[in-house]
Amino acid sequence: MTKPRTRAPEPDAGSRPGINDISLVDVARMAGVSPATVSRVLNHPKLVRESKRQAVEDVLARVSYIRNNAARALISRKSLTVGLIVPTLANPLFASGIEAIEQTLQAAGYGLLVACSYRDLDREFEQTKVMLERGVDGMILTGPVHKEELFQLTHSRGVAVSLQDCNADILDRSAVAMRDADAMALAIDTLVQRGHRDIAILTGPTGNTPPVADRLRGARERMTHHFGQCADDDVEETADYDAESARLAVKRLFGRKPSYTAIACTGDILALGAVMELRRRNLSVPDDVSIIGCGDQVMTQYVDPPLTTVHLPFRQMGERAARRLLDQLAGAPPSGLEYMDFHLIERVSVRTL
Amino acid sequence: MTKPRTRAPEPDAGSRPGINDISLVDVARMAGVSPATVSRVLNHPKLVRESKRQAVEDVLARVSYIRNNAARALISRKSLTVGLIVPTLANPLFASGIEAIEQTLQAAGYGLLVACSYRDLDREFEQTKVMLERGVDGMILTGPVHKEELFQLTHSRGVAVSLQDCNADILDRSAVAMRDADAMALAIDTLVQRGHRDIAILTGPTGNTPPVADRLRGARERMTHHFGQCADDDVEETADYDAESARLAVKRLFGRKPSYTAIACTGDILALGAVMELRRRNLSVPDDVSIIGCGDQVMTQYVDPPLTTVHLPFRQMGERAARRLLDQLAGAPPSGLEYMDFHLIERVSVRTL
DNA sequence: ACGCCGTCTGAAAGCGTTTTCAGGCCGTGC
DNA sequence: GCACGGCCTGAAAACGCTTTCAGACGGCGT
Repeated sequence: MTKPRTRAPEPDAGSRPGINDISLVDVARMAGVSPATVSRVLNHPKLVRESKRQAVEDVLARVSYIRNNAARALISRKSLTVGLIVPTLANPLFASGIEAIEQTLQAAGYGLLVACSYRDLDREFEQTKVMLERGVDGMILTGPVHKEELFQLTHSRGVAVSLQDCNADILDRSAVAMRDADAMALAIDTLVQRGHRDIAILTGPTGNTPPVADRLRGARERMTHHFGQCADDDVEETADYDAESARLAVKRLFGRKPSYTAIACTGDILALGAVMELRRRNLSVPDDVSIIGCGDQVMTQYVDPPLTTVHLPFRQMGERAARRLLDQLAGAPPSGLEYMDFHLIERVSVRTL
Repeated sequence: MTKPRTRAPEPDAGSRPGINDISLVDVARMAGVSPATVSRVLNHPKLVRESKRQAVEDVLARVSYIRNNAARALISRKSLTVGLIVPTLANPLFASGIEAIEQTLQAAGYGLLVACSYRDLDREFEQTKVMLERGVDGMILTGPVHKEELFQLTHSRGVAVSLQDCNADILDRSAVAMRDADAMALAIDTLVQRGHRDIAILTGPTGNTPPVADRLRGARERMTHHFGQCADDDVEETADYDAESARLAVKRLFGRKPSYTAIACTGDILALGAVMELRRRNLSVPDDVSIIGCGDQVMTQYVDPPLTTVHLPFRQMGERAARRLLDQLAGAPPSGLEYMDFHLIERVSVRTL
């Protein structure tokens, strides 16, 4: 009767689900202090005298108090939560980046809300709205292109945004990006340097995946640089981003011109498909045809032959994107565009002519 | 002056970050109704007369109102958020399950908070506490073993729990599981049925990954079933869960006994490592040695030779775990243990003797 | 004409925190 | 002995929403 609370009028309260949660006010009463003091113990311990602090902390531990973050968020206007939207979770390359993001954010005390856009900008926009409803303090978005309304919204709400895998020409935003074009240029350079002249380019669908389009562009430019041109016939685009589509594309390629000595692929999975088709034609990799990939999926080191490829540091990209978001949340201004390094991983699928 | 609000006393409010958010009472004032009515339009539209509803909705759209879910959660005691803890995000097999979870939950209006436990139970417990602070309505936990305190906590707070990849003997909880032991038994059966008698078992580290331990157990039991025993010499455990460790393990295996005609692996990556070592020994797969995997990583269909393996439906498992959590959130009681189906994927790495 | 009921609406009471504000207490310097 | 300042504490307001409660209104049956 000293406790005119609304809930838990039932006799056996405490053993019932959802009833046992005790609030900061309860803790205060048990410890014989005011709610304000409990709050201070929780948030600014040095403000309260040792003796009281001890008493409060004892109660806190005894009842295993769990703070209600909704109330905290309501008044402090901080949810300690950030939202992440990715095209897909299933791509292992991205997955390692997501893991890095989670790790970085968690270490800083932030929770991570994730959603998949499946490369649909409208969907991404809706998901962003929902995340804003949920009160995220910041957002990490993936890819170079997003709805403009999205940025208006986040800006007007004062929500920090960090872009990853985004090499768009942005000045007042924060972004980290792969150097996709340069990475593929390195792939081409590698082949040329090893004496290859008849080089085919195998690319995934470029339509809705800008990074892949960038890789293709980088490859073409480099071909032009070396040979004065890059014939359309030497480029083949797969129907889907999987090995079987890649195999079919290689079939078309070699149907037109059987004398290629090397294939540069804009993705490692495509490289696997290329190897399949070549094997079917009794062509050896790398003895007859060399293959170079891009991305460095872990598994490609375990295939036969182990794939020579250009390593793209997705984990690091995620870590950087998260770190930069944290900086903004700490008050720093958006920090512009940062590129990730890349490098060649020499395994055995490329041979010197 | 008609608006004695605490914030935004500055002249240029509206163009400033974090200032432009308008609340439900603002909307109410603009629409000339009470806050209660706006709330009703948002949550129970049929309760309000058409004309007013229209007016309110107009304002809502015009100012692109975004609800503050912290306030809503505070009073309604529902956050429309669920927490997911997985051992790791980097495992592609899990990733597809996570994607399914996200998809299912999002379709039902729930947000997804994720964390990685890295197979550390204490860490998982701490992460759970943080998620409870954040007010999750339910949790999806991965794996068969968790701290008991965790369940006390969720139970006392009335938070629904759905377990995935969990075949522990639980009665009053909800869980979905792979039939890991049976899947590996199928692998052994397949080999035996194809005429193999000299079979080695290659397993990943069983210490902190119960599913792998189950697979091993299933394999051993089946070997005993067929041959009266399963010699310890025929079983080799890898140091890590990767292809290189697997290669080394196969080296040990064939060092002891070069006459194996088949290797059953508790994971697809291990199978890849096995192929590597065999190739190094100039042994052909499957002509000299057959290999069967377990798990069905997408990529294993693109390697040489395409891997025969037992398909484990991780995507479906995630979808089921999410669905069952939703059921509980809708009021249904925990629904016990549900097993996923599995089946053989015949590709080419197993040959009939 | 009266009362009753059903439909719609607004006032107000919270939800569990954080933070401001003012005051109490004590020691210090005069 | 008194004023002053520093340290600690509690009362109370506020955050933005939902929901209960009661009242207003109009239509209906008697």
